[in-house]
Amino acid sequence: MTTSAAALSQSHIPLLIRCIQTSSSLHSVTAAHSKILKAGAAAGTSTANHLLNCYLRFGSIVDAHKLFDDITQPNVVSWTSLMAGYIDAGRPAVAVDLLRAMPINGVEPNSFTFSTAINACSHLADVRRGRELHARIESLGLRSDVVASTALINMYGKSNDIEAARRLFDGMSHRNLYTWGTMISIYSQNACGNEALTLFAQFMALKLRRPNHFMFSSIVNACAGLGRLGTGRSTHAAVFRLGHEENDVIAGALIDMYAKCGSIDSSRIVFSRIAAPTLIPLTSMIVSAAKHGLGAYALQLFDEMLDRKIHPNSVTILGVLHACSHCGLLDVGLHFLNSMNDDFGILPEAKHYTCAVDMLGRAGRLDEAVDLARRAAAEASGDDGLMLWSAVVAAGRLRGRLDVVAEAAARLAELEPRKSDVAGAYVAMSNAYNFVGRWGDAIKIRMEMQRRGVMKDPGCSWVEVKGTAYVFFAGQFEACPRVEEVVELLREMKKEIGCRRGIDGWPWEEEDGEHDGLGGERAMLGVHSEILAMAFGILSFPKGGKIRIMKNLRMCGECHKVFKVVSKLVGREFVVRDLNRFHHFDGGICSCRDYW
DNA sequence: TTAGGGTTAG
Repeated sequence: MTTSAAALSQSHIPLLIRCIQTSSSLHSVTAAHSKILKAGAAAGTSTANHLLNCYLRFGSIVDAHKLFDDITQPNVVSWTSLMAGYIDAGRPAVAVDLLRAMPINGVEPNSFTFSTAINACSHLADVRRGRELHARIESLGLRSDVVASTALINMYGKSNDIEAARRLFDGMSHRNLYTWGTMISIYSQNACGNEALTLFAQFMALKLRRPNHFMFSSIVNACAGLGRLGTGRSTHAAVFRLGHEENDVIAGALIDMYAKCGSIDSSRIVFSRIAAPTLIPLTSMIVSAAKHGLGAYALQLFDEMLDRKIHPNSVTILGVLHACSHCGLLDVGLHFLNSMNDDFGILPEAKHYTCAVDMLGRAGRLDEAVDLARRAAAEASGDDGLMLWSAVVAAGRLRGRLDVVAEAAARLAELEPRKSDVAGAYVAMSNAYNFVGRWGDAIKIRMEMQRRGVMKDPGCSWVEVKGTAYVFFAGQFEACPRVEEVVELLREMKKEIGCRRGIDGWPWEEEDGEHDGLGGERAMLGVHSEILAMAFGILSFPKGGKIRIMKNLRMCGECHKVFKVVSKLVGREFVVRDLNRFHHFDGGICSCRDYW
């Protein structure tokens, strides 16, 4: 900064402001502030607002509030900026208080203020107050205001009311880039990937403006959720063309997308192109490596991260635990759990305990697993509790411990999961009761599900061919693409693999979910969805290429066996993503080494 | 001058 205090006059201020807006340190903001004060020029509200926002850009809410107090006549921008600053500082309740204080101080809120206040409500998960603000916006005639409406869309989206968000979106006469981006991100974050892709396509067709990095991040995320590798790759190409690849968040999202689509090699390529990876791409790479069973690589990355003095967050630690879990590094994992607070100042949360419970359970140390779950239970309400006790159910079932499963079922019954996970809790409970022989209780649960209209997601698998996703459901042959060829191929293969390899038939299920294993003609009708997808994949992909299959549930042990045998029989490589992790089948073996 | 984005166990 070259402007001297002595020479500073009103005419220099815009230049000074421009200077500090591009500066990279809080110190230069403070220096500019004191120069302006010395020159006696800080009286202007507009100048003060610029400074205020510079302080906020560096996260200094204390300096910002001090400056705000010194402004003789703070205007609506001053108030709104301060509100936004408090939200960023993790204190959204203060933002709501400021909104109330504005009229008392003679300043009326505008649409940006409402937008910020609504954002505060989203952070506070205070839908009631959000609705009140919605009503106020309507009564003030701001209904068609794009800024206020976009904030409302975001609030409804964050509270999982996607329909309300979409109704507002559809009712708007004018939409800007924020509006489109917000609606697309709501779809993407609520596991509505197809809707996100459709809306993005509509936006592109309008040819109004180029998509920004926010939109790309949502779209990459949608591809990850759907396991759409082809669409993910073409989105990556667009990201590259428009120069967004360097963005940390986008890089992290791309690493995650490739991993979730079964191409960990592509994740590693994206990661290797980053000169000095920061927390976000590093965490994404660690989590992705763990998901693919590359435990040693995940731990190596973590060490490199610490060497570079990059501080991990709770997700990074979870990735590390997950890596230990899938590689059987039980003691290393437990060490991380016990020392994460001392070493990194991160308190273990329910998700960390759940991972450790799962790890202990699979290693056969069931009593320790249950003990840990009991200790963690206080912090695991709602969905967290569902995860925790479902892990205990799985561990108990694996070891045939009825007492453990019964306790977990009772704990599940006490939970109040969010609406979206009610089905999961019911299914976990009903499975647990079935396992311990309390069929009456299991039936009661199923009846309660029916009475409340809770639907269990049907098991399905899908395969992407040339940008189109082909979906397969167990027992729904009428919906199966290339059905005749698929059936014919399965028949032929069944003859080949036969009982010699320990496979009685294709894994299948009847309405009540019981396995038969006879593999007769009737069984073909209920064959598991990944088996149909496997046959379709063999028919649709050229020899030599990997066949990637996505599944919305966990793979059963029988299907796992089938994939191993078939990979050797037909000489093809299969990558199957189930709810839990990836399985790479090649030459008769699986990357998980049958430990998952 | 004021608005949003990524990674999370089953």
